[in-house]
Amino acid sequence: MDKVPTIKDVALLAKVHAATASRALNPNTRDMVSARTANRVIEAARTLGYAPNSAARSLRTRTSSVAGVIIPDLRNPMFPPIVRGIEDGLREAGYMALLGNTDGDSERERELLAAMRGRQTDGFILATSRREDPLPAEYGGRPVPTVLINRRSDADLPSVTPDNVMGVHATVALLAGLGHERIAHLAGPQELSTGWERYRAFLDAMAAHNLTVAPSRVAFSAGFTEEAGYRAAVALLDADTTSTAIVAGNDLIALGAYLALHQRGLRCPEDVSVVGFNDMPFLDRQRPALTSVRIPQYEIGTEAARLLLERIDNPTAPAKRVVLPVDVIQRDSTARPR
Amino acid sequence: MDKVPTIKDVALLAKVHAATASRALNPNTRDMVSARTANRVIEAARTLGYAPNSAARSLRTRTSSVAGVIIPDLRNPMFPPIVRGIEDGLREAGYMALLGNTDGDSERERELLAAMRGRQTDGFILATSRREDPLPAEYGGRPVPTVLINRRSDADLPSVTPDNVMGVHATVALLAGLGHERIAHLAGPQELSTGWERYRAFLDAMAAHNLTVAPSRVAFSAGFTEEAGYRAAVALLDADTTSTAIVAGNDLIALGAYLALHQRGLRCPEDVSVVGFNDMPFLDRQRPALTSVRIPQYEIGTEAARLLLERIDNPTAPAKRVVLPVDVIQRDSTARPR
DNA sequence: TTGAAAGCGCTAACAA
DNA sequence: TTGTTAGCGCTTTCAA
Repeated sequence: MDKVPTIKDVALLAKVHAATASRALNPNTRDMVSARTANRVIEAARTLGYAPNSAARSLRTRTSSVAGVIIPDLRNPMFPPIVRGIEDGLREAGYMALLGNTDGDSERERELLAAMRGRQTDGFILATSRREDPLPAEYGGRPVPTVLINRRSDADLPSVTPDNVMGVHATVALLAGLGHERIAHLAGPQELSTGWERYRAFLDAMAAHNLTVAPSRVAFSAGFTEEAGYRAAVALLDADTTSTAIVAGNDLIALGAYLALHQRGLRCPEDVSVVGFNDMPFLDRQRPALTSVRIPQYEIGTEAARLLLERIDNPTAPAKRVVLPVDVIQRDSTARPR
Repeated sequence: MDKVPTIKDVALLAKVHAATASRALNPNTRDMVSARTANRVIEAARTLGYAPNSAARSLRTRTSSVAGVIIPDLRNPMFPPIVRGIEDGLREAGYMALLGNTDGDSERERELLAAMRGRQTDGFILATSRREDPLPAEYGGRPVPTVLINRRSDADLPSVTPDNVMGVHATVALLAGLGHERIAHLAGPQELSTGWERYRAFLDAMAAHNLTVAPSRVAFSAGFTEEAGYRAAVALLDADTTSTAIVAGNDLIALGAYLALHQRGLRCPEDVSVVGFNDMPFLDRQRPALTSVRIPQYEIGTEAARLLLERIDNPTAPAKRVVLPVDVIQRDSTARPR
């Protein structure tokens, strides 16, 4: 046999019509076929090493068992565990993931969505949405099953996010408990839900502790990167030299703050405590080991896969918004103020 | 228009036959069509927002412009930059990547290969091959274009690897130059080409420096993980307490060695120098910052994509073995012996 | 329960 | 240069 076997070959060997073979091979239609012929067909398929041609199946059924996963950049340590979780979650349902990176470029995102849709992708998991995105969630008049992760948009779409509000409240509570009163915030980009939610939560948490937030104690980072975080931290330290603690929008921003503090001759945690968010890998090896909010990255992935499969199954069900619990991991970057 | 447009719709609008529209839309056949009609077709496609149905195209052409990428685990910090490089390299040719993780399980790998082939994958990039793998590189009697990365197998397949030999030679030269003579090796798994090549290179480099390798100064790690590296390092320190330097099979093994040294009350680099391999992210933040061999991870990805595309284009061309240059990055984990 | 027939959308061989 | 025709492999009516 030097040719890939088709369903016709299987049918021939099992002495049935191709249509019957199809019914026997497909679990959903198997009970339209007598058990005896079903077994004969399955046996024939096995001996031939038959594997269905998914292009033909896709063409016919307009489904592909492939999901598109679009993220900003796989090299951001946030994403590998999430993507791994997605892959594992999809696998159980026989789905596979097509991966694409946008580098935050929405033009690129549009291209990727188009290219993936052309490949009959059954649905999308997007980690790239902006807060006010016009949702790209339909195609040819039909909604395309879509789940947002990490970030949310205004659109009424299912999402899986870490509990940003609780996370920030917990960090502020930790710092306040240590005796800090002049707490600064290095906020992430406000057009992203993560940056925005954490900033709002910071204001709220400070108020809850009866602490005031001087405008000079908030700086906005242009991105969730160490580089942008460094620049924001420099701006913060230029505007205000009295803060004893910094709540950073994420870990990379916090690491940028480490740099800026070091340059000013300020020590962490002796002079300034710093807290990150996400608890990305190897934070425990930083100097000092960074206190951060651990988010269940792998579970974000598996949960997103689950939601997407649900959505594919029933595209009009109400959009669930799953919020996963977080923990503060206390390390060496937080201490009492002097 | 509440229906996805097909090539017939485009043809209708451009007042040509579907076959002509197909020829006009496909760059390879465009010159079979007059420039005027080609433009008319392209214009029509744009106004309709036409995107070709790739299932239909795949069914017809038996190609998919999709490559399968199979790695052990995306959460290993080695892989994100490589996968990103693959993605970028494939994209230029209009290809996309289906991603799969095996956790080193070859049964799982077999399943993944089968599932991806069923999806008409045009080729594979594998980071999972064992040294003596029976190559899974044909299907239905035809060879499936395959490129190995990072690791190689005995099979005659194209591969992209870092220069393990030069890398190890450079680390041994560095240590010898610092005055070390009793240099130990924490070797990676010998069934993987990376572990094996680095071990052979270590023996060779030691000989080149007229240094002897006592058997008690080599321990084999069961895996390229921090955990396995720790266990191997414990075994090493049990067998030999006179080494002044350790060449580790990769960075994670080196980090495992950090742990073991610390437990024994040995300081790095004062008591024992340590060198890693791969220069994974954030090594500069370890305590002490780890000296390592930097490998061009992103380029491994882009180069693998290039090789795969070449191979798809011409499956019978001789298998190139690309070896990419490496650098030793000297940090704080290496010093003169006392 | 099974078979016959049609067709998903595209492209390649052949004809004009 | 363009149109006609056929068929890739599968699933799904419809009929028997």
